Amino acid sequence: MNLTEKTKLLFTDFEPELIRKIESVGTIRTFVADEYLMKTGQSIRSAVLVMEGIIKVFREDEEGNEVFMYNLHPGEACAISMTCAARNLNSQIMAKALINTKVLAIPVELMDEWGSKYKSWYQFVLETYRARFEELLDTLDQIAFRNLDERLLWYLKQQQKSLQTNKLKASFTEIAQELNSSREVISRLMKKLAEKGFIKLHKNEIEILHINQLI
Amino acid sequence: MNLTEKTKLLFTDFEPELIRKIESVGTIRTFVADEYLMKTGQSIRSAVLVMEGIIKVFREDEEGNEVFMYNLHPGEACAISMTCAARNLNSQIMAKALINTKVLAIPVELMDEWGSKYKSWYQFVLETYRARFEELLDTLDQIAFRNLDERLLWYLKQQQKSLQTNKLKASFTEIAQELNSSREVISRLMKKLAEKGFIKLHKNEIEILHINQLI
DNA sequence: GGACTACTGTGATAAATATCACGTATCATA
DNA sequence: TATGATACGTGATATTTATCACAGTAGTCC
Repeated sequence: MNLTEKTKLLFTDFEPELIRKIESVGTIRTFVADEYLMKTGQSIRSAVLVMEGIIKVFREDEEGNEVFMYNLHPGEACAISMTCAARNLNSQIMAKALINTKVLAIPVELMDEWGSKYKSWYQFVLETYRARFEELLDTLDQIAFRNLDERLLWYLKQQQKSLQTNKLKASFTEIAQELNSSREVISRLMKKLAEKGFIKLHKNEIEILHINQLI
Repeated sequence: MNLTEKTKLLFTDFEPELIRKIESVGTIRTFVADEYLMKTGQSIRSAVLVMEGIIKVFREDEEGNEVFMYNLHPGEACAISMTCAARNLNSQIMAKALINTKVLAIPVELMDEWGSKYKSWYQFVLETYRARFEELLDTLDQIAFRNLDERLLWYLKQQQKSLQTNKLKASFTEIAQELNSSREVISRLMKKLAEKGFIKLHKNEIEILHINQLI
């Protein structure tokens, strides 16, 4: 399947001329699992649309602490890259491929032109911002109002949804990092969640029960 | 000063035709201090541009707990009202006038049309989203990475900047609410901050020292 | 098999924050 | 002047989370 076909499938609202344009100026960039797409402070030179895979977007502070923000999936785009790009600003976030990932990169310089020229692009940019904003609000809620056990469950469910599986491979150390907590604490909370029947712990694997009970 | 003049002053990038359009369809709405502009769940019927005053935007959970997100000032706009409005979605946030406030309300239905018709409007909407997103990231940082004493200081400095004064009137109870903490804790932290020389506590007033040391 | 590494479990303790139960000061006003 | 209402201070205690120290259990590699 070529680029045009894929784009049509994922971004169904794009008008034909925009698709042609994308075909001519967009470039596909490939990232392997765990590879960084973007780090804090880096300058952004292109808008990023996800074609395949999953991108984890998170925030990091000066001491290297992290908090998970949200995952991006095929058909979605990084809001930050769409306007920071247009103003030549630096990234305020980190982005990392969760699995092998392909993105469509559109050069910064076109953002302005496309916004006024293609209505479907304009709509897409706005919808992207709206959706990311909403997800960020959800994340904020979790951190502001929930205890760590609930946040952990929320995180697991996010991963379940993103990866489309209820068997997660992440180590406790990794999860602790994403929630800005520590391994020991996660270990104890996992035990509790397992006791309460929310999850089942296997060797190198966390099974999420109650699949339909998505948040 | 009439609406057109004010609009021109605050939104300097708006093209003349857009200003005329605003004059003909926009309505000024006035809110007194502490009045709600918007509550969670309410449907949004207009995009909101701030003309005068300050609007506090915050998040509330089911139990009535709050977290402060950011303040909006003259020349700024509520990002959420610009696209939720366009899609007839409900508000996910609370907005309250901090002092007497005037906003310019633009009917939802025009958002789409204006976006393609007026380049300056398109730019404004994008910039609004970008700016709010950035502020929200800052808030997220505070909650995720900072202890309450630092968050408190951050909050005080936000208020200082918004209200353009280093003498704040807020009660400890109010502040506790905005940070999703409790009065007693704020009381103790205030004492500590005063001991450390960051603030000075007066009767019914918190004086912020080190004015130039803005975050 | 032994050394090494990555991951997990757990007790002890500390730090940050929340909650409870008071007491006190100030101010408005009936 | 008495009565509330509102704001603030503080000790005692509980809860949540972090940190430290150490132990155990695979799996890998030589």
